[in-house]
Amino acid sequence: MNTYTEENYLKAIFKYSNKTKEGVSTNVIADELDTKASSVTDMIKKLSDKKLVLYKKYKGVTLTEKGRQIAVSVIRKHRLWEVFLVDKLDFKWDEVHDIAEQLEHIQSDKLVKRLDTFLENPKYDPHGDPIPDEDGNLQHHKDFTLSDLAIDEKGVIVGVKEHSTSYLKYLESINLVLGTEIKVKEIVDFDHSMSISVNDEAVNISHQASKNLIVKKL
Amino acid sequence: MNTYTEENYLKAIFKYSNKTKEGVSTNVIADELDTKASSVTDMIKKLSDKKLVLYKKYKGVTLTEKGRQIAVSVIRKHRLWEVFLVDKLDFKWDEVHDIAEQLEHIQSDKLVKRLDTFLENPKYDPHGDPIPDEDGNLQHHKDFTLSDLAIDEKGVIVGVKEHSTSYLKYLESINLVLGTEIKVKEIVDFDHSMSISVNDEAVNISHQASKNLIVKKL
DNA sequence: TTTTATTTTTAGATTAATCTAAAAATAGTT
DNA sequence: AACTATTTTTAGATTAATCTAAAAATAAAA
Repeated sequence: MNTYTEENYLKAIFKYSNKTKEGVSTNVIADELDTKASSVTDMIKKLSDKKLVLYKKYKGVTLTEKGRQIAVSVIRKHRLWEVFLVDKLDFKWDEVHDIAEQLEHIQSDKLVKRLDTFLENPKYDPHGDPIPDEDGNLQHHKDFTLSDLAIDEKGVIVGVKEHSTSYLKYLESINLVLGTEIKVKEIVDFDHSMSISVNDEAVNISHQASKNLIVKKL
Repeated sequence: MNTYTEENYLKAIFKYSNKTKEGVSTNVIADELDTKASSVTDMIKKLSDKKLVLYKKYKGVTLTEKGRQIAVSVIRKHRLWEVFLVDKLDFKWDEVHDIAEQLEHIQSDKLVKRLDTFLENPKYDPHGDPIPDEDGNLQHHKDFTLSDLAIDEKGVIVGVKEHSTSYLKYLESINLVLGTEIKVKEIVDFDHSMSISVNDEAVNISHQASKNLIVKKL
């Protein structure tokens, strides 16, 4: 069995493994987990001893298949619990992250299976992130961000790339929730901010905000 | 905030506080938590520094009001999660303890409130143990055990005093579940074993088993 | 009331996860 | 290629929770 902490390291490594082909650097992990590089080096050695990561000094780490399985199973649990919190307990999408961070470490395969069934096998969490299946298969969001769209293009909101409370609350305040259809009206060359129509209303949105909104083109 | 471990110590102390008027002894706690007496002494000092327990060397510990509040809130969470597991996820009553031991440490007042509502404010867990209310009030089982009944007395099963899987599985195998009505047919003087009728069928039950079954007289 | 047994505490180590400060390796820049 | 800056690792400490073994206190028995 692995500790809470080990699982968090594996999750962090997984997160950045998808972004780089090379090993994930010590500093990136330290940053993600809000800890110091020296602590990361220590933990990486431990995970390496356990054959959960491949590690070469100064070259960063990659997950082994075993390590990846654990990381994905933790992510699966996190996202299933988020669905539970929103669908069953009426939490808002900006309130669930911290609680799911705790629940994701509960150890019981049977619990996960039952929860999945109870929730009717959801494929996405409340932020549009895909839920890995039982075998650890995680299909990737290969959609666009709002900032990729050109004038007059239409899309549906299917996810977010940034999960902070303030961002999620902001989106909700301008009615940009999952499933919302939008159309690009105008793009300002200077700062790439956009004017889009949401439910027939014009809304302005910064580049910072539009590049974190995942959309499916219509 | 308190650690997982601290909460378990408080729970253990609470459990035995109700049984003795005096302080709970080091050894009793060590036994309950499957640890060594010296570890208990260390932890008790820590809890004492935090004003969660009152401690006098060689005299055992008692909970302060603050300590009691924490212990009871952990018990509340444990029992609510057990209800969730049985009522919503179709777990059996003998399967839920270990999972609830983990879930009871999840920190979120809002979560507990929502869960309570979702479960429709249950008053008892799947083993018949009362669920403390939000303010930490815990009403006590003041009923009898099956072994207290005399010949020809009738009762309903309302709880168990022993939560081991083997005991719970055994009870279920002879149809002694919560709500079952029974009547004492015979008591063997020698070993206090009983013959009782359960759904019009005669069942033999040892003293060991009958003294752990909580019943309400009819 | 001594003596013996049991319980509890202390002292000193150990393991996991972390940190700071310094050393070593790598990367970037003239 | 040599120097500088950045990143990463090592060395040594610290904190939380635990342990073993020995000492101290309390309880039980002769």
